Amino acid sequence: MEEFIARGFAATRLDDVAKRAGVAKGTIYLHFKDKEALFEELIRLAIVPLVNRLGAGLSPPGGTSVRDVIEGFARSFIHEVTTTRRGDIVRLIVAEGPRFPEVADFYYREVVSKGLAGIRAAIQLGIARGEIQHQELAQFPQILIAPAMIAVIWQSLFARHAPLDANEMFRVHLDLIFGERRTT
Amino acid sequence: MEEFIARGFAATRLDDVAKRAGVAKGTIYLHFKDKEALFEELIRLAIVPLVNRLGAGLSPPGGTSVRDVIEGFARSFIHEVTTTRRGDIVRLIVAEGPRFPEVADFYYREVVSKGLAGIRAAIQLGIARGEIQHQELAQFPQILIAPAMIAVIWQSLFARHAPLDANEMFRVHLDLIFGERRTT
Amino acid sequence: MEEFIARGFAATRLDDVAKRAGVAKGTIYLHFKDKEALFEELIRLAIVPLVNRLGAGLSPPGGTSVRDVIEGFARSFIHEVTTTRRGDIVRLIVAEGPRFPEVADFYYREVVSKGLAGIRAAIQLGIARGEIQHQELAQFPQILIAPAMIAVIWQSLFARHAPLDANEMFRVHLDLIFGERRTT
Amino acid sequence: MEEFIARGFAATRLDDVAKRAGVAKGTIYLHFKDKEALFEELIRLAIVPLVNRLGAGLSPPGGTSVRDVIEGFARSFIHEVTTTRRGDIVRLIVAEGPRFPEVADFYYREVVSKGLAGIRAAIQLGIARGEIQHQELAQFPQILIAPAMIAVIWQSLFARHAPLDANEMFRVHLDLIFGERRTT
DNA sequence: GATGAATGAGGCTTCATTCAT
DNA sequence: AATGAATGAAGCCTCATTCAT
Repeated sequence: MEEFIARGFAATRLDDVAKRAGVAKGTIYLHFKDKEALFEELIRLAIVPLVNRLGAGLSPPGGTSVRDVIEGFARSFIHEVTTTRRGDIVRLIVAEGPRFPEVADFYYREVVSKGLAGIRAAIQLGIARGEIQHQELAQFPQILIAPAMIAVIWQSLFARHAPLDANEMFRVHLDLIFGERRTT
Repeated sequence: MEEFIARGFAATRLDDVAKRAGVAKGTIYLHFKDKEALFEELIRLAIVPLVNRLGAGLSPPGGTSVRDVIEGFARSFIHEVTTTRRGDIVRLIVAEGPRFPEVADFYYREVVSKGLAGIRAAIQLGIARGEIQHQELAQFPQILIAPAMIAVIWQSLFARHAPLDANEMFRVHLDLIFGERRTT
Repeated sequence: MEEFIARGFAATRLDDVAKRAGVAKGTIYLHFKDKEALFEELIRLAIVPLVNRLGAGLSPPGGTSVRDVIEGFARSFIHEVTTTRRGDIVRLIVAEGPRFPEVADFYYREVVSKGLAGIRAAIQLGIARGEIQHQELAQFPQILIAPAMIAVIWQSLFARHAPLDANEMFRVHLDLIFGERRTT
Repeated sequence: MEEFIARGFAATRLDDVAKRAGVAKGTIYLHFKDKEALFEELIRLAIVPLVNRLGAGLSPPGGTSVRDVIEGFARSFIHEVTTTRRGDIVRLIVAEGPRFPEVADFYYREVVSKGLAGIRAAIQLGIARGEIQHQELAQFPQILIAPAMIAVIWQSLFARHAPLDANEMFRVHLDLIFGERRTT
């Protein structure tokens, strides 16, 4: 995965993948049909934690405010993105998706659609509870996570030019949606 | 450019580029040192219209409201993205940026930093005029264009699973920022 | 053997051989030094029945006419060739002989020279008994079995374009040598 | 061709072919799609002289006896086989035919069927002229060329064990068919 | 003795780059 | 200046062979 992230599909050499994995080149072919299959399987595998986190993170336990749920979710998402390679995987999917429709499909099915559904549910709850004023937001849950996505991309492309405090940006974004947070 | 967009840097063949350009393969080397130079030059060239549009689009003429300026800018941005390949160029930069720091740098310098500066100025104007309530937004102009970026990526990856009305999404986003638009 | 016949030496995979033999790949190496040794041993083994048949088939028992002996021999040869893979082994030897001199040598020693000696003896007996007029035939016993060989090759190469009645062809050939057969 | 003859299709290395041809490996791919295409084209090319010879050799000019025509044909056939690699090509086709149906088909169409038709016509002429007694021979023209084919195969497999005088063998065979040649 | 996962040398094929025309 | 045939390095993939279990 590290190799694919660093170089993209086409530029990654199986030689390097094997070396990094500590096996011989031929061994790869005992487990994967070819380079494409390897790539797709790796992506699938890498996505699983994202899926799990979505499942766990978005069912708000009883007394919590919707904002807290979303903020907690985003905070852990951003934390992972900045400390692990998870964010690069997202970028990799953006990069290779058009050439690997199966990967894009899988990602859409397992992550995007589920994630958006969860966020939409949270938004609707927020509206019902009066936490969110803006009713139309439920139609475009993408808006809610857009800054997080931007942060991911920013991280891998521009971080060295201009560091971005993703958490702070997300907080400001949530303020827009939930209204200024009254100082605790 | 079409070839690079469709296949990415590594998977693009100069044979195909030459054919598409209607010249012989050798001719490319009369104008570019190698494949990398060709790629970087093409990206540079492709970015110019974006730069120009930024310059033109973001200096609000006299009496217009800030929201109208931004909405007009986003609308034309989205229009281009959905009708031309311009959006794919952005995706291409996201994809190849890490392997082409020069491209990422150039894009940051020419497009991102200028664009963000322009948007920040617009935001500050909006705040000054009382159109925008949320003062902290000026610190993170990325929030304002985030949905447009998401739309670009969505377009190339998921459009066939779930079409996205980018204009409508952006309008909802602006409603968040400027407050519900009173019907004219 | 089936695998070698179907694909030739170089294109045959030991994986497939092992699978077909119902053993693991490693097991082959408990019995044969390497792929070449396996091939040579198999050919040797496959040739044995041919050798035996030659021994049995060509010592004419008392009262039979030479023509009947040869015709019987050819008939059973052709029968085997058309119903079993025996004929393909001959073709395989023709194919791989130049690269496996030991195989060619072995085949010459065990089959060809013995077979020709037997046929020559039969021819000489036929001449002595007055069944065969043409004395020089004894110098070229190859002539006698030539059509049978042709039939073998024809079978594997051209059967689907033009089926060949090998028995009938061989009968006509014998008529040439022994004279028109008086109807029994 | 030399390489394919010496090693067969699978065992031939394009490296060696290129070296022998005095070009770089890549150059082969400017002219042939892949190794198979190269092989098939080469075979096609190699067969052309055989086809031509058939066309020229088998239309008996006016006053010649059928036997002389056939003997002349066979003699030049045998001459070529023993002095050039032409015979090995036939053996190569026998060897690789089953794995290259197109090659076998082509060979059948261009050489075998035409050749047999020509020989059958010659046989029928011989019968009409009273040179050939045995009428059924016309049904199996293969019988006539069988010894020549055997000679070809013998040459590449067994020549070093037991040289074979192909011309003399063929003469004896013709004596069988046309009757003992009266000494001129 | 048998297994079959692992190895890595070797072959086919691609394609960026060169250069004689 | 333009061409495109030729090059050969490099990468994917196969498969004979080994060896720990």
